[in-house]
Amino acid sequence: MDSHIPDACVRRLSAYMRQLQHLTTLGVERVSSHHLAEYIKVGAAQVRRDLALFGQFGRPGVGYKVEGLIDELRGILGTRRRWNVVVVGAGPLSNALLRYPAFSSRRFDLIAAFDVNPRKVGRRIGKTVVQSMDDLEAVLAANQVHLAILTVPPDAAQDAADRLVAAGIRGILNFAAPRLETPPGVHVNQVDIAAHLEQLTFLVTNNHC
Amino acid sequence: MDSHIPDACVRRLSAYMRQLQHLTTLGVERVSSHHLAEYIKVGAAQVRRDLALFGQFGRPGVGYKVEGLIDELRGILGTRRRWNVVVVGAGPLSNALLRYPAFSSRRFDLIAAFDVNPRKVGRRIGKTVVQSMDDLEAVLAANQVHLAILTVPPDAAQDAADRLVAAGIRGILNFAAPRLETPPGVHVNQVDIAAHLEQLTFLVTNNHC
DNA sequence: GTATGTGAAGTTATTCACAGCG
DNA sequence: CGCTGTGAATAACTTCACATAC
Repeated sequence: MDSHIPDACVRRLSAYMRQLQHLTTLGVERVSSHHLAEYIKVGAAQVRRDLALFGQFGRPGVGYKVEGLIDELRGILGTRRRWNVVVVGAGPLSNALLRYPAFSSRRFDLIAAFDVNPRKVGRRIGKTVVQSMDDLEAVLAANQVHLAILTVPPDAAQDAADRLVAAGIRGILNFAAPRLETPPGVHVNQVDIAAHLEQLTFLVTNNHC
Repeated sequence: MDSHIPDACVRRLSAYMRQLQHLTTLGVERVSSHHLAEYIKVGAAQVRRDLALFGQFGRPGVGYKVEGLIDELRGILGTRRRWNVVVVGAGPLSNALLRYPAFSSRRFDLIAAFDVNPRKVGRRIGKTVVQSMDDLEAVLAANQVHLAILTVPPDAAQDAADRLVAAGIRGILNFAAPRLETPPGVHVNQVDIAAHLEQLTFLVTNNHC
């Protein structure tokens, strides 16, 4: 059932998910491809095509059941199960992530944060306590953890990544360095907030409408 | 100068920019499309094609001059000039952004933060002082500001965006809400960190290598 | 009437391969 | 000889349009 899914398609699936979850909070029970498309700023055919890659989730003349589609998307994205996540580095960004409430409904549990600085170790942030980097391997071994968020300073990023990979991490969300070297099967997702601003300056400068 | 530049292309240009800036800190002066491609995980032809859309920046047999290419990319992305940016909402995420050092070299100056909470007003974060939302329009009028970062709670997002647009903001980086309504010519860039994690769970679950 | 799912068409993006320059 | 820039070929994505189901 797995084949070649466009990268952009997976990003859209996440966008659909976010909008669908918003619709549940509004009590909306059914949604059409046109309706969903309008929110995400893509065509309705695109929405149907994206979903049709994985199955037939809608009913002609009716649309999609919101709850049902959320569940199907979870099946596709791999989030029917919950995922434990660790945060490496306990700076301001980690602080923000650990206090971010929306992870839970998207099936992510930030179970631990780590830092090399002894003064930060033991501090509570949100519901989690900062632990020593020395205990990284032990904590990962004691919990099923396959994802990590990296927020350490750039020159510490590769070492941290190596330890995470050695401890069995399969996916890294990387805020730290321009690039991480990882073995095949370990996925890295780069986040660059300045890049997001540059997208805007590009559009504004070339006065796209 | 404007045409139809792929969205994905602009994202790659930002990635090239980041890597090039990293190379300057290493003292590297020249770089080939192959070298650059390796970092970004695209093909060398893709790099050359992306750049060729805008001009001829390299020299056959030699490659690209790092400093020169940075400047050309700035020209394309609109960051030869610096951009003032305001942050709306002074929660943990704003705190992280205001302390994030890399914005400056990418040509962004976070000149102000705003919050409705009187207890936060007056607090310093990094180099900037939190100001009252009441003063939003005055501050924007007193400075050339065309970009904003939105980190308020979801139900306050649209109102805040409306005020920003009315005050002349042309681009919004939106961490706050699933969707913002804006008039044509005002660009919104959605950021959804849970979505980034979902990209990883998708890859890990469907064991892509 | 309304909305899905999907071949087929259309469009856009990526890769190939090589001429030509340093 | 190495590396760029680019026409041509390929592959990938998106949109159209309609048969089908509710």
